[in-house]
Amino acid sequence: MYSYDSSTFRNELNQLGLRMTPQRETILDVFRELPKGKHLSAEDLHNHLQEVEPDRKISLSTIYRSLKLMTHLGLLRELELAEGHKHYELNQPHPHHHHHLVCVRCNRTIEFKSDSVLKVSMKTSGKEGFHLLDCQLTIHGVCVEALKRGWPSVPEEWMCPHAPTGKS
Amino acid sequence: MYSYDSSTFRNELNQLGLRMTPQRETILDVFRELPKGKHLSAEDLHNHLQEVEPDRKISLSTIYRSLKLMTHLGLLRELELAEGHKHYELNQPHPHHHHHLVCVRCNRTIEFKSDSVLKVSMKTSGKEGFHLLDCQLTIHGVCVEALKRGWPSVPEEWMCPHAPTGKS
DNA sequence: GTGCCTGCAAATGTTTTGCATAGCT
DNA sequence: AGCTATGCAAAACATTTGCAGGCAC
Repeated sequence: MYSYDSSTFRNELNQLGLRMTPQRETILDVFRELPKGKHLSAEDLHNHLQEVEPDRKISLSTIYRSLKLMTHLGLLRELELAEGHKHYELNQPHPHHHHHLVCVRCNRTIEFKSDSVLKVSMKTSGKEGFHLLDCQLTIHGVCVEALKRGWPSVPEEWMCPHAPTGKS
Repeated sequence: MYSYDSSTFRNELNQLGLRMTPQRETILDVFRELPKGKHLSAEDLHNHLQEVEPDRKISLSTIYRSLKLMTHLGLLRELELAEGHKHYELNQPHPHHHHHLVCVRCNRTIEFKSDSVLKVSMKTSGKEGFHLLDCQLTIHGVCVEALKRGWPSVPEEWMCPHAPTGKS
């Protein structure tokens, strides 16, 4: 779990015989400027560049390729919160590292920190001889509002007052 | 996090106006008989029934529908370990509840238990008023063998001696 | 009998890949 | 120059959905 800047990224790439490109730099920039707590899907990122920085637009394939690369390098965390699409955020070092609590009915997600989870992760990966890249505790549950509306209830209507408005 | 038997499942379904069907019972059976530590994808389950119990084969759509339902009821846990396909296993109560350590290069997964993770999860969901369904700590890292072969290394070759033989 | 379920096939949405060209080092 | 990266369009995959008939309650 490191925090990268552009030149660290470049070095890491070059050591591997890979190259720094404007696209990769742009993607890193977007994530570094992302408000804390936000995370993007591949398509979110594509749309963001299309709309907000049309001069730096990147093809979807490149975005997918870059997200995978940067995740494998430990630069990004891949989150599987809502159904259907993965989200990404910077994999931040210790004090900023956080976990997620997700309502299975409305997909509302709450972030929280936990030193003990980090401790467990370091201990466990160390014991098995793993080089730690990332650890994520994801808690699934049903939130208060959904509970008030009655739970369990019909699976068709997995919606509660916190239900998301759009997709993403 | 409960452990269900067939009649508990039936009751829960009926309370919701849903029905117990041979298909749903079969799927529960398969998971209950699954060796500890194994988890199945939708396709795994489909193949398993096709090959091992041809007389109980179930369509893929029904399998997907059932897995989602059973996950939302808290009966199954949905695991996102390897890339591409979700895996499922029984969502077991406390003493059997476990987490996963995954090598990003070979997808080898190691299970481990942790009371403190469970404690954090109960505390966090309680604080936010969530009804806890499941908690999963997933640790991503690179395993010893992959490290020995040099890491980081070219992203094409995310394989190490533990690399899986088939798909699944 | 009513309304939920299933199976089939078609549809959907996301992610991957082949290939020719462009661009890092 | 040499080899990696990009963009495009097509392909591959996993998962979802519409619908007609079947079945649990």
